[in-house]
Amino acid sequence: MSTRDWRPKYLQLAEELRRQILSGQLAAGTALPSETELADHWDLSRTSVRNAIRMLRDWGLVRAEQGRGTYVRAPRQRVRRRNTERYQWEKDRALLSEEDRRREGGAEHDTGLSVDDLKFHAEYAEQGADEGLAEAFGVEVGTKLLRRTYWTSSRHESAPLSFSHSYLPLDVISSNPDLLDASKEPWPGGTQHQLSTVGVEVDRIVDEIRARPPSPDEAELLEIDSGVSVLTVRKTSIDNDGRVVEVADVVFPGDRTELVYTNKLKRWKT
Amino acid sequence: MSTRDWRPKYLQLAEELRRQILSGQLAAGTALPSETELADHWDLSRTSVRNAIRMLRDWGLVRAEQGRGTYVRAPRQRVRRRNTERYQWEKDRALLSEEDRRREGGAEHDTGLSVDDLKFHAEYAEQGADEGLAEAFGVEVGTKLLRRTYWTSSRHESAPLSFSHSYLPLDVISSNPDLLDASKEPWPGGTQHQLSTVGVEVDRIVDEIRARPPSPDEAELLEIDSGVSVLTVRKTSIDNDGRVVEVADVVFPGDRTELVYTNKLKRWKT
DNA sequence: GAGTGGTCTAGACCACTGT
DNA sequence: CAGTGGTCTAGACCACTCC
Repeated sequence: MSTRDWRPKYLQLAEELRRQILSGQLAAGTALPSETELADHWDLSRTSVRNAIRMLRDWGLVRAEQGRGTYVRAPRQRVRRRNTERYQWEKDRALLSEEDRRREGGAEHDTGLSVDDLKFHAEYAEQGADEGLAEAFGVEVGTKLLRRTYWTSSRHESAPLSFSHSYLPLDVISSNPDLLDASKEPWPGGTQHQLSTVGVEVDRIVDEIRARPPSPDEAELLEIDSGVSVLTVRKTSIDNDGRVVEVADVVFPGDRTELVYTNKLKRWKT
Repeated sequence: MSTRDWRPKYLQLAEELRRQILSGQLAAGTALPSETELADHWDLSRTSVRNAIRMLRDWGLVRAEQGRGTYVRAPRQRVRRRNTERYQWEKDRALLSEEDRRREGGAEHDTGLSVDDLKFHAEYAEQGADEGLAEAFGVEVGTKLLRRTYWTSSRHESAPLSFSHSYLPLDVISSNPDLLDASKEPWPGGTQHQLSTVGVEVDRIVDEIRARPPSPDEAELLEIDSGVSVLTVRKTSIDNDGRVVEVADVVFPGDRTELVYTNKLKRWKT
C-alpha cells in the first residue's frame, strides 16, 4: 500500500478475509488461520483479530468452533419457499390417492432436492396452550394441544433447512388416532391431508413473517452465529368455518432462506 | 448471590441490563451508565463491559452514539404490513376520485398512524438497468428506468419505518410526464394509480422476502446496529399482459417489522 | 476541557478439541 | 499433551459531542 489506510485495522483484516472467502481463495469448509497466527502475520493484537472475526461471523461467512478452529461456511445457497403456491399444491394433493401423495413431499417442492437427499425428523408431545397459543387459536389457556416438532435437513449439510413447531387442537384431531402417532411421519400429503381425515378443509393460511436474533438453542441447531438473524413464520390455518385448526412456528436461517408470496389481484370491471 | 454463577460475567451484566430495560427501569431514550461507570460498579474491565453492551446492541435494545452515550431504544413496536390486503386495497383505490384517494395514504394503512404523524420523502432519477434489474424486468441491460427513492418515518422517531427503491421502465410511463416529476409526491393513490394513468392494470404482485445484515448506509439510516438484520422485500408487479411494470426493493428494520400474507385457497368441489 | 464511545495492546487463565 | 477459541484484565490513545 502506498498511501495510508484510514479505516480501523480490524476492518481492513475483516474485509481482506471476506475478499478471500468470496473469491474462493479460502474455500468453504476450510479453517481460517488461527487467531494467534493472524495476529502474528498482520502485526495485530489478538483482540483486534477477534474483532475482525466477529465481523465475519456477523456477516455469516465463518463459524467459530470452540477448541477446533474457525471455519468458512458453505456458500450461501438460498432456499426459495414459494408459500402461496405451496399451500394450494398441498391442498390439491390432499385429495389424491396415497400412492400419488407418496410420490413427492413438501420439502422437495421447496428445495428441488430429491427425497433421497433429505433427512426428516418428527417428535410429538401433548401440551396445554400457553397465553400466546391460546390467543392464536382463540381458545382458553390450558386447552390441550398436540405439539409436533419437525426438522428437515439435506444429507449434504448437517444444519437443518428449517425447524418448526406445529400445534393442533386435540379436540379437532382426536377422531383419528393415527394423527397422534409420530411414527406415521413423514405423512404422505402433509398436514392438510392429515386434517382432511378428520373432515377439516383449510380455507386460508395467514403467514406472519419476522426477523430476530436466534436464541442460543436455535443458533446451535441451525449452525449460525448469534449475529445472524433467523426468519420466522407464524403460519395460521383457518378452516371453512373460520376456526383455527393449525398454528405453526417455523424458523429459518435468515441468510439462506427466501420466502416468496404471489398476490393475485382482482380484475377491474371493464 | 449465594451460589456462584457459572455464566461469563459479561453475559450476566448483559442480562441484568436487559432485565432493567424490559422492566422499564431503564426507560426508552435514557442513557445507560457510561462504560467506565459500569466497569467500576460491576468490578469489571471496560472490555468486558463493552462485550456486554455488544450483546444489547445485537439484541436491538440499545444504540451507541460516539461521543454522546449509549441509549435505550424505543420499545419494539412492530409495524404490521398486511401486503396481501394492501395491494388489493391500492388497486381498488386507483379507480376512485382524486378527492377520495387523497383521504388516506398507504403508509397509514400499515401503521395506523394518521397523516399528520408521518413524514414522507421522495427522490427521482433516471438510470440504466444493471444486470439484476434487467433480469427482473426481462429487458436488456442498460434499458432506461426511472428510479424512485422513498423513505417514510414517524414524526415521533427519526428512524424511517422503511426505505425503498422503486423502478419503472421509462417506456411504460413516458406518455404521462407527471410521472417523472418528484414534486407530485406523495401521489394520491400510489403506484397503482400512477400506472393506471398510462393504461396499465396490475394483475399480480410477487414478493420475495429475505433477511440479511444491513449495509453500513442502511444501519445508519434505519438507526440500527450492524448486528440487527434488515428484512428486504423485492416486489415485482406484473400487468395483465404478463409484463413486469414495477420492481421495488424495500428495506425494513428487522426487529420492528412484521409482514403478513393471507393465502386464500380454492374450495374443494363438493 | 471533560466525558463519551471506538480502537488497540500485551499479556493471562480457562474450556474444549484433537492426538 | 499442544493448540484452539472464549473470557478477562489494566492500561493507552483517538474521534467525537457538549458545554
